[in-house]
Amino acid sequence: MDEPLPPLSALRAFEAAARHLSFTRAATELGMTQAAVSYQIKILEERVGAPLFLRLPRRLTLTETGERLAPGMIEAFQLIRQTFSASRQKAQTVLTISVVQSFAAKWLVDHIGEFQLNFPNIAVRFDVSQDLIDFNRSEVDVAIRSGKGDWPGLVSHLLIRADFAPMLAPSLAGEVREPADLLKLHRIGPNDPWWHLWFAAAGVGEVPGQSGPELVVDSQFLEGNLALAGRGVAMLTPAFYRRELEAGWLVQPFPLVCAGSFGYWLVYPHARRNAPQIRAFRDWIVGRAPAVPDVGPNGIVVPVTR
Amino acid sequence: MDEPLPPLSALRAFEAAARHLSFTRAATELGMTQAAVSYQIKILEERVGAPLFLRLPRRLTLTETGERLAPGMIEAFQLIRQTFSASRQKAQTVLTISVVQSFAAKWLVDHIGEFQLNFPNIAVRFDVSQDLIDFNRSEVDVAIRSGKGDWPGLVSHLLIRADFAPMLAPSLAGEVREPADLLKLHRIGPNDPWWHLWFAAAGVGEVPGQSGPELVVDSQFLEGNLALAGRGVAMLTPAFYRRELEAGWLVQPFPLVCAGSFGYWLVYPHARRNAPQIRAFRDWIVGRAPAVPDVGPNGIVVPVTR
DNA sequence: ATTTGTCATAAGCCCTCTTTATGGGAGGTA
DNA sequence: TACCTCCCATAAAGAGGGCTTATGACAAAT
Repeated sequence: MDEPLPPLSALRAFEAAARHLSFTRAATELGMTQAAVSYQIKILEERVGAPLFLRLPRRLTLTETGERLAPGMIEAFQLIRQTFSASRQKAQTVLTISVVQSFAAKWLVDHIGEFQLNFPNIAVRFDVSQDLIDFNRSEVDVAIRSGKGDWPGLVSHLLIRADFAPMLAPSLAGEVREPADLLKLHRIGPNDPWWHLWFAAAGVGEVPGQSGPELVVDSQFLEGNLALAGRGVAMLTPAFYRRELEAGWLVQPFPLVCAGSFGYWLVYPHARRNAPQIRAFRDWIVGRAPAVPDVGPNGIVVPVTR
Repeated sequence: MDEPLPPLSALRAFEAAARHLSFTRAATELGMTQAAVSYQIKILEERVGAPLFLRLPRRLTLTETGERLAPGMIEAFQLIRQTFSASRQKAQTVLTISVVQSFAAKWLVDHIGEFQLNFPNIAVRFDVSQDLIDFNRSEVDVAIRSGKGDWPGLVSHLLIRADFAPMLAPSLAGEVREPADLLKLHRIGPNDPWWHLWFAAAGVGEVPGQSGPELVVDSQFLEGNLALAGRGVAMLTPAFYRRELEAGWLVQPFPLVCAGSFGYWLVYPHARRNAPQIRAFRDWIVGRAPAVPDVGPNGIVVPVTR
């Protein structure tokens, strides 16, 4: 390890020239001119302290020294080429997605199959977590996170805007005639600012506070489950609960949907924007997930400024 | 072979960094700054399409991709280092000398042993031939040739000036009292211009031509042998026949020695002037062979212009 | 004798790589 | 908590290596 390495570009030229026994052909292979190869070989010969080739009239021969050097170099470069291309191919066939629970459970599970059908040679690996991971410290390729799309150094694509409307189990929906009726029910995630915003948009002035356990972690997913279980009314994103609504497991009693000020974003490091598996996933999901979700036949979307 | 190689300097940086798991230490080993290593790794990561290291707080870890790349690269670079240093060491331990017969037989055999004692790890290989070899087309390191030292592209050191004087076997020397007596004997190499020059210096005007077989190849060596065999008188370089003269096998009847207009030179390509085995041989032989030879107690050297 | 194939050399320019300088993040420590 | 230190990232700027173009030489092939 103490010996300084010889000039590598010279070795590359030598390796090619030794295989072809021709500077001209080596140059062609390396995509450079014959003069450049000649120059590099000269450099190397000076470093080695002996000629590496015999320049015979119309052909090139390795000297003894060259003969001693060539096999090792050819092997070494072959190893480099193999290792490199193998690792690159492998790197392209695995896509690790860090994603928040709600999006994973409510959207991705229904659609990821299509991606995998379209790209059968890309293996998808999920990493479900709540925090915005640090791409420097994990082996995640892309992440799907909720927020406003203002992450420095990352490319962001809005997938679904986080609109919201109250939903509840059908067993609780009987008493609900007008928005104010919701206040009689247990509110899931009572401290969520969405309640204030939605009631304001619905014309209900007073929203009394409500005591109870606070849920902070990924509200959507857990709150949706509680609502499904009939534990109260929750403020959910319709696009995520399309299936439950259609099946009648959940009821959205009022068509009023507030436009969320944040959304779910696909993000990845700018430096890796051209990695094949990232391109494939981005192109697919951006075309697949409408940024402004279809709220259904009875949706009324009201923009809300927070 | 079709895949273009990745940037080699980036690989070199990666290889060192992968061994040390530290950009800083890798930089130290490579004799550059930490910033340069960081830059190179970044380049490589873009080429590969995936991060190679995880930048954890106070330590560095290889990613899966890096882990896949590292062993091959370390092995390849080790092979390069080994092959290179081995070939260079071997190249330095063999010295091939192309030399003319006369110098080889008459001077080198008596002295080369000393060189080999002084440099026991340099293996000497001789290539005895008459023509001035083309260093581009043979694996000769240095050559010893007769001439005037005016070879373009080559470094020349005068080893021994080709002085000359007539010599003959003692059996023939009885009749010889004055230079003109030599004309009665058979002259070996009769067309050699040295005859005219020497007789002119000796004050003998007429030198009649002489018929007989012509000898052209390396005159010194063959002519000396013929003279030793008592076949006539030859024009020889005293420095080459010191031993024969001292032993009485040859006689130099007159102290008059003409200074030759050419000599024996050590030559080698300028580009290789610093190759260790060439330096060693040059330094030794230049100090060993006096360019203007000692002509002995009874030598009178007369400069001759051709 | 001319053409062709191959390598060497000179001159010049550009781009890569390096260094310098600086900042940020997270442990370790008082 | 505050500070210090270790380590990597980044920006800017400079230098030099390495490439290209152009030309020449040499010898074999035509």
